[in-house]
Amino acid sequence: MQNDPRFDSDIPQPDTHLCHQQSGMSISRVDFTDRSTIIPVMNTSVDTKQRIIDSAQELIYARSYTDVGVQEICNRAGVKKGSFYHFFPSKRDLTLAVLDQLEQFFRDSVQDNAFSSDRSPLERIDRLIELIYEFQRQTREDSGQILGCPFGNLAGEMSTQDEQIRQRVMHIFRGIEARIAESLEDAIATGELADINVQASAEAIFAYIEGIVLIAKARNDPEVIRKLGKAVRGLMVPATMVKE
Amino acid sequence: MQNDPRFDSDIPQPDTHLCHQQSGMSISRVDFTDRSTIIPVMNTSVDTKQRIIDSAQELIYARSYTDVGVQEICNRAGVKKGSFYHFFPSKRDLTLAVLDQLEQFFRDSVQDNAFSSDRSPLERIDRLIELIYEFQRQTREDSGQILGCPFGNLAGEMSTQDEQIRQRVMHIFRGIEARIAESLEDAIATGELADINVQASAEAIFAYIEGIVLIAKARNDPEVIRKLGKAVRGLMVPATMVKE
DNA sequence: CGGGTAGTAGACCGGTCAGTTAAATTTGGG
DNA sequence: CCCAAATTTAACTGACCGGTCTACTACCCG
Repeated sequence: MQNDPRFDSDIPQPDTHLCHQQSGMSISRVDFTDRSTIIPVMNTSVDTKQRIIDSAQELIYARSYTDVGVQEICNRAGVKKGSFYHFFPSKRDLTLAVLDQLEQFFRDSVQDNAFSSDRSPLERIDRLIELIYEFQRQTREDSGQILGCPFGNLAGEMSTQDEQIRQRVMHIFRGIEARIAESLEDAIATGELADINVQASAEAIFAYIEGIVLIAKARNDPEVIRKLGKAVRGLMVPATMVKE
Repeated sequence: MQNDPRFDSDIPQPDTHLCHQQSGMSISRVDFTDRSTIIPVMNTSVDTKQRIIDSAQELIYARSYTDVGVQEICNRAGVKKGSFYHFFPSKRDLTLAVLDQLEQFFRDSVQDNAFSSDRSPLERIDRLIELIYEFQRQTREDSGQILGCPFGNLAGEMSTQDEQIRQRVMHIFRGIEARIAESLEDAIATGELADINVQASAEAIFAYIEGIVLIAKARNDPEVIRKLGKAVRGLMVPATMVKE
């Protein structure tokens, strides 16, 4: 273990241990002028493929798909480029793997928390926005910047560039909309909500969330999410044009 | 004119004439596999600086800031790189000029149309969404793809990357919100709308628009804007917590 | 012990990146 | 017509791009 060649390579060793599942989204404070030292290299104890995914996830989320190179992902993961292309046929395929992991992370950390049944159906949507706010506030505190929605970022950058990535993101969007729709169904069932167009309302609510997160990123201010999030209940789409 | 060296260079000549002010946003049909021939080179009759701005605007809007290189912008404009750096100190400064032009374009073609006083204040907001829908539908028809909001795209990609660009986009956002806020004020004045929190409502409406345009881009379907746009009137934020 | 295989290393491919430099050319005013 | 300023040209820098290739190591199974 001591003579592991990785330990005396020229790659700086990690000063933080980032578990890919929980804290894999955190990065260090950003310095616009020197991006090479923004994010420390990772711990090398996790298996190589996972380290590559984690490295890519953090770098691409903090910057963008196009701005981050394969070489930089490898450096951060403490892996040589040959190994990278042993595990992934292309940068795009790596990104699809990153999207899988991010979707899982979002389900485990955000959705399962927000949509737990210890809240009334409509409170779950408020809770979803609160959790997103808290997440963005935390990354802003850690890195000095709001990084926005990792799916929305890729949708905006890559939808015109890579059809597979676009479809993967679209599919993730559908899944989130479906969870919101479930809550709306429940709200109608419990009488918390009048009869509405569930599908259209869920899509509108999700679009609004993506919008406020993007505005928050543009202003670099997480409070936008909290403030504008309060208006989300207005987005219920009536089932008919008849007003009661 | 015949012996203009540009006419026997290896740069393919334009087959369309793109005026920078009106039709400068249109591009040809996209082919994911061969991006070098997506967009034809421009007419060389306009002055160089303007051609560079137009070329950059179209390329960056269709793809992304990072993905488009200075060389490609120059090729499309029929200009050598040295000329580029005669007019612009950097790629970023060119992008700021592009943002200026896009803001002007949006004001002239969208805002001034939507917010004209021949409609009731609230209808102006519906009209704004209609115009955005129509614009996105048109680019989808022309290029095969929804390109989304040029400001939102740059906000998502560049907010963490370039502070000047982030602030420029944020300022443009503020301007649009202000126009929406004006309409809401008018709506209250004419009695079309009950008393609401104008500023918060304007911000919520704008965030929602950005959100639905982003979702439309992710689905590559302009109809999303039309469909979800109908729910925008629900986003008025009550002035107080008191319900009447 | 032999041999197959998963994983790793590092050089290498053609091409592009943003930006620089210096010289040549065009332009417009006196 | 001449000169100077504005503009354009083309070669160039050093770094980096995504991806390929071959050789080598480490480990597992028989």
